Amino acid sequence: MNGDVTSDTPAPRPVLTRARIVQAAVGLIEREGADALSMRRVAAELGVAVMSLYNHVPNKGALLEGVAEHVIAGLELEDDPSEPWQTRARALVRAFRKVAHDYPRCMTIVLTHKIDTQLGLRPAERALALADAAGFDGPTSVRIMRALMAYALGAQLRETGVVKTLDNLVETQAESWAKLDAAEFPHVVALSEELASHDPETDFEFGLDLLITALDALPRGRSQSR
Amino acid sequence: MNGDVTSDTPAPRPVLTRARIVQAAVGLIEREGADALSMRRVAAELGVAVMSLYNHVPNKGALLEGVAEHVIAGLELEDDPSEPWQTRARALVRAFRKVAHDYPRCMTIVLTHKIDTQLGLRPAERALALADAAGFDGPTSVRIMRALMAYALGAQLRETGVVKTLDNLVETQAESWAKLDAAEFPHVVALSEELASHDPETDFEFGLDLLITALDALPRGRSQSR
DNA sequence: ACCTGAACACCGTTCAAGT
DNA sequence: ACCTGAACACCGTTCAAGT
Repeated sequence: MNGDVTSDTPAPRPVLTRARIVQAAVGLIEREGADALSMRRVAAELGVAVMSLYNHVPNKGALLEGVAEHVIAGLELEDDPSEPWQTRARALVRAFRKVAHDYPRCMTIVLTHKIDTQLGLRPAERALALADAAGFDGPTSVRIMRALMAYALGAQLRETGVVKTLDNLVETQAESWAKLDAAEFPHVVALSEELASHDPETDFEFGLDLLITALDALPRGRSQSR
Repeated sequence: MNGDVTSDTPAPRPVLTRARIVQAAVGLIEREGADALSMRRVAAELGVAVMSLYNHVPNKGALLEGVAEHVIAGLELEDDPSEPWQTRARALVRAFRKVAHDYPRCMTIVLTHKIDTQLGLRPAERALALADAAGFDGPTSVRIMRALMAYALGAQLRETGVVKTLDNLVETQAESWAKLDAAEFPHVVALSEELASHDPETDFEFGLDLLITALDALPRGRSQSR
């Protein structure tokens, strides 16, 4: 009858649990990078023997999937169906940007591991719902969802620097302009200043606007009511 | 005077070189997956001691960057500036899709490693060039490039299944429909058939069309003449 | 300049033993 | 049911030695 606190021994180490293991992993990754993640490090962090982890997680791969899942669970997907579908679509895509900002160093794991919880279906459901509300037919709605997802993921990949690939090095290597022959890369050289200046928010919204605008202009298969 | 074949000893093992090492790595990855890649495996593949690799590559990270570079080098970027810019833009984005198909299992490495060769600048230069030809001003051209890149990368991420995340599991888990409560995911359930049917080419072109169409409708800062 | 084997510190995971 | 230490096979990389 004394409630659920049945003992007052000083700070009894909390029980080991999959959730706690995943959280420790996420913390470690954000602090030291994905390469620093190892079963042994996680165990140490939790003050526990390595093999104890295997009581809650079958292997390292499963732990990584747990990390991906945890990040995706952080998507803030509140929605107001009474809003115009364009607004709802923007909110959805922006949610990805937000979460990528919250867990920058986990992104490479999120992008390379599947999520087999229903959690992973929430964004899909949301996108399909608003395409439906916009009056698109089924097959078109599916394609719209995929286009939005592609942009959401790709924009993050670019911005978070997960992909340091391609144009990003233009920014980070601004000092080595001299070595770029203007003959081979005339436009890159000419626009070096714009390329180096950073306004990721505007860049992101620009691309998002393009997509929404194009969707807006698309012929609808059905009436647009609801 | 006997040309460049100076000896006829039976197949003298070819010299070890960075290029050969990278190629072996790419082959190994495509055959057995990125997880199977190790310095030791690569060395074995080349019939060489592990430490020999370190004469041509400073460490594993550098080898992975070499792999990314090799894949990006495979982008087929032939271009005809006399074509309308829309056509050129489509060709550019499609080149990414092509290369992702050629090296599916290397993609996760390409997406997570920087490329500091000028090779990585070719797509950027191309995108900026065609935006210029379309009559857009500098800052807008840069944003257009970024939007195209984001879509090119994101679409690949989705399709290649690098991201098994999100809607992809809808397809792979079609058998578990029953377990999905239609209450929480009504649209996903209703469109399960469309979601499971695979036509990645059309999906890809749909999103690409959206972007090009939107760009077409955008006001130009300059005349459109070349 | 390039190759090599031995060694070191670190992995993920199996197994057998404990409670 | 959960925890643990020892052991195994495998890593990346340093070092000292060879040519």
